[in-house]
Amino acid sequence: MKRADIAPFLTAISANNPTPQTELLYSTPFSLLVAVVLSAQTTDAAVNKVTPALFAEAPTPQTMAALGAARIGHHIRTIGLWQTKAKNVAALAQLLVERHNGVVPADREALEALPGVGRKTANVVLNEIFGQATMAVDTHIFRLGNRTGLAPGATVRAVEDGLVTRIPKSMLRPAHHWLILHGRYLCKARKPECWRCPGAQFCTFTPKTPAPDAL
DNA sequence: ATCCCGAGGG
DNA sequence: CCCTCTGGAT
Repeated sequence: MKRADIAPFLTAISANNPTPQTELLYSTPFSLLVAVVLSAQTTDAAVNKVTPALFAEAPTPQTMAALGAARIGHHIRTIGLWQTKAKNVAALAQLLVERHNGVVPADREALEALPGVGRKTANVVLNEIFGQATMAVDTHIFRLGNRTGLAPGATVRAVEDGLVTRIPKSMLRPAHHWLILHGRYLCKARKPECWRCPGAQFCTFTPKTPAPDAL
C-alpha cells in the first residue's frame, strides 16, 4: 500500500513556517552542541537567555571543562533540569578534550557516548553541523508523523527512518524546522487546529478538528 | 493540571 | 517498558 508523498505537505506548511537561524546564533560546533544539550525539555528563549554569558566565559571545550559544573550551573540556573545539564556539560567538555582533542566528532556513536547527548540531540548535531541526512524526531515530529499518516511508526526510530527515506536529502534540514514548528503551534497534541492547516488535504487524521464557531 | 525541541537509569 | 529530573507555556 502506497503512502502519501510528503513533498506536497512540506511545501504547504513551509509557507507559514520560517526557518530559524540557529547556525547564526551558535556559530561553532561546540556552542551548538552545548546549546542543543541545554535545550532538552526547555524553550529556546530560556536557553538563549543564558548562553551568551556562558559562551563568553567558556567558548571552547577546554575553557568549559576548566569552568566546572558548579559555575556552569550558576550560569544556567534559570532553565529546566539545570543541575543535570550543568553536570553533563562539564563532563561532556572534559570528554571532548580527552577523547577528541577538543573537536566535536562527526560520528553518531561518539556523539551518543557524550553525557546529555541522546539520539535526538546527536541527530540535530549531525544534520546542522555536519550536513548528514538525519531527522531529529522529538515528541512533536513523532506525533505529527503518526497523526498525518505521512510517516507512521510505533517507535521513534520507525518514524525517523520513514522521514529520512521519504524526504529528499537536501530538504531534511528545512523540513525538520517546518515539522517541529508545525507540530508545536498548529498540529498540537491537545487541540490541533486542522481548520487552518495548509497541509490538511495531504493528511489522513480523522476527524479533522472543525473551526470553532465564529463569534 | 498537563505537556514538553529528552536523557539516563532501573 | 517504567520512572525521575525541572521550568515554562497553555
